[in-house]
Amino acid sequence: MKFEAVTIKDIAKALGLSTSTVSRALRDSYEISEETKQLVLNYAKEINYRPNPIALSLKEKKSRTIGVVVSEIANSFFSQIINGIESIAHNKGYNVIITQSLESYEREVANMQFLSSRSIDGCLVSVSVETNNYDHILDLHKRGFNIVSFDRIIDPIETHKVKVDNFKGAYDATEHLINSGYKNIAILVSGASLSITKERLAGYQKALDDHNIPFNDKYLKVCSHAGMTYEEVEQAMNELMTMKPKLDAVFSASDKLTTSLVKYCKLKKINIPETIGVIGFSNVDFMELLTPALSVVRQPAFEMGRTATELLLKMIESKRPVTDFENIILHTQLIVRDSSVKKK
Amino acid sequence: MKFEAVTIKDIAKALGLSTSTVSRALRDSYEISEETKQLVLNYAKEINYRPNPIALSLKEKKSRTIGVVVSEIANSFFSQIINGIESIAHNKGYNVIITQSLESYEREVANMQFLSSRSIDGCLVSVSVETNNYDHILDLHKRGFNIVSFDRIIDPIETHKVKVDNFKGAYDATEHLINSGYKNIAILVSGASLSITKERLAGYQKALDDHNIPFNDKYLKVCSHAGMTYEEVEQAMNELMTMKPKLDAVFSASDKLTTSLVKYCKLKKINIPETIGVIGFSNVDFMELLTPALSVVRQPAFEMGRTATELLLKMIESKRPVTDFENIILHTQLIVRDSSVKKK
DNA sequence: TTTATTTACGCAATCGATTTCGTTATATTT
DNA sequence: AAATATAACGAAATCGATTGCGTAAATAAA
Repeated sequence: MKFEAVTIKDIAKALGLSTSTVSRALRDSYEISEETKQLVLNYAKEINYRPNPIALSLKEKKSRTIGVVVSEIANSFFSQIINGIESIAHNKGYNVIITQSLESYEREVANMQFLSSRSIDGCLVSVSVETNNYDHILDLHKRGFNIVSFDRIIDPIETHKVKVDNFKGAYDATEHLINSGYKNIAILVSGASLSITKERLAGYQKALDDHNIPFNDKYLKVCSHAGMTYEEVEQAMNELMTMKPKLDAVFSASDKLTTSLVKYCKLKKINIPETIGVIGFSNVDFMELLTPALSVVRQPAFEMGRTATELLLKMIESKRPVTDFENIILHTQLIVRDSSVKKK
Repeated sequence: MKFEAVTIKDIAKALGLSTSTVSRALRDSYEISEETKQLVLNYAKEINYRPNPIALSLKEKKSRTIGVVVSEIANSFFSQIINGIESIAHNKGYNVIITQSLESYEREVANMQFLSSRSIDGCLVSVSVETNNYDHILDLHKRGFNIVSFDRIIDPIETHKVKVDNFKGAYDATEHLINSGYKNIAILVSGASLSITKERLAGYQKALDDHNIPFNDKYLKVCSHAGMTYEEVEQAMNELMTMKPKLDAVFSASDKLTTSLVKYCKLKKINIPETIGVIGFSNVDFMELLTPALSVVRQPAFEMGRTATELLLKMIESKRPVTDFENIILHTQLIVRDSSVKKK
């Protein structure tokens, strides 16, 4: 490619000035006379001059680029988050580099490596389901890398964190099932090392406990690949469906799992909400169009992306090292539709 | 942020060499002795030296970054495309900057502006529905900017193009409806200036024609905002439903429209496939889970992203100006499910 | 032994923009 | 009129890496 951009040198040469003067004129320095400023400004506009961001980056040691690590781009929850991230970042003149781990620890490490070698100013991270060693992130963090942990939180890291109230989201969903008359409520969760799994499981257990329903670990199925394949959920459900006493409801604790759960019920022709009641974490808008319309716990994904990005940029642009970290907890929304309410 | 990276200068100082020697040693130059090379290489590995990509970019006038302009990230079709783009780009060490126009011409222009000012090496573009003036793209292209047009093609641009066989996709869908016994088939399309709209409409018309069904333009509804709001589709459908003779099927010619169409039928309790048959372009995996399961025309989105990116990178890395442009046409897939087949 | 050639390296320019430190006029103050 | 201040600009260093050119030392050829 050739695309030769106009540089400050071109302006200087054309106007018989030095590059210093041109630079200062463009930045409205007090050292430059009004006439010269106008001269430069007009000419710059005329030839459509744009400062080279790469040269600026080199000088300022800032790339105005942030990285994002998520498990999957083509997933409603994360694409809504990315939407929120971009809305803030572009607005403030930052680029966003998005990477996906596809729930693979190895790919996540490679992505962090890739990002750190691309001189980004900071990074937003939601870990993969396989990740239970955070060294690839903590090492960078120790070396001064700006990191914000969101959604699937990195517990030991000392930085800003943004997530939803997973405990309450799960509690609400479970309690709703109980109030709808379900008693044998199974739960489908992602890998046990994820923060969201622990918190949502705890919320589920507390809700059972508060309603005097004993927790039965036979009703708990852990999908260690976070439901990346349908088969994983299929197998979990096959096992669940044979449990005795027979389960009468399922709470799926993540977007991906909910999608597969719905597919399972459809394929197996399981009657919802009669045979089993269903509710799950999901940000897929489509869930309302199913028959029966699916009850969901919805997360403010767009807002999560925005908030995490705002915190990251604040950290990046802070003069002194940030030591006071925020731990933001957004609210989930329980949307009751048909899949979790028995017909009268 | 402080994150001070190791530079070539640090290595030079530590080993008592010049930066030139270190640079050449790292690049395995024949001018450097084997011992020195080993010395440098070992030390570089020890302190985890990574070349600063920004400095390299400045020197080589390449940023190893490509831009993407799509209408909406949180849309299955485009997020699958992005997936394909990233899979190729990251593999070859390129960054990807994604922007979305949300179907606004103004935002698209701003995005192109943003990208061109970020010294990217090239750009993948699918235009917004509002776009019928391509100057913001053609101007950059004339100045040597590498651009690949995909999906919603920019007709006048002379460069690589990647799309699907929209004509055939639409033809197949329409013919399938006809073969299923539907006669009064309406079509829902996005803005008339989009290449995909023209091609899909043509396919629809040809299928009608081939089966001796006259084209009735009352059955054609153009959604000039590409279905960005549900209300737009709602209004179009409200109008369609009052037409006489009464329509008995709808073909929706884009992903977004299909989604809203499904919602409309659900809300209005329109019986599918009895009252009206439905088929539409869609890459939402979820469509099979609806009741009735939705028949769709599916596009190879991931492959489209990959192919477009491969062509762009080939163009970027080509020594001489590329003059021989490819016009790739991928195949759509007709997936017949329940929404377009009358029960017996 | 003198000259020619290699080997192995350093100096300095370069990419584009910013910024420190001078420097030259002109203006102001004694 | 001499001294000082100010306004307006330029030269050069800087960011990190690459590379053309120059050169000292070692080796080979004459």
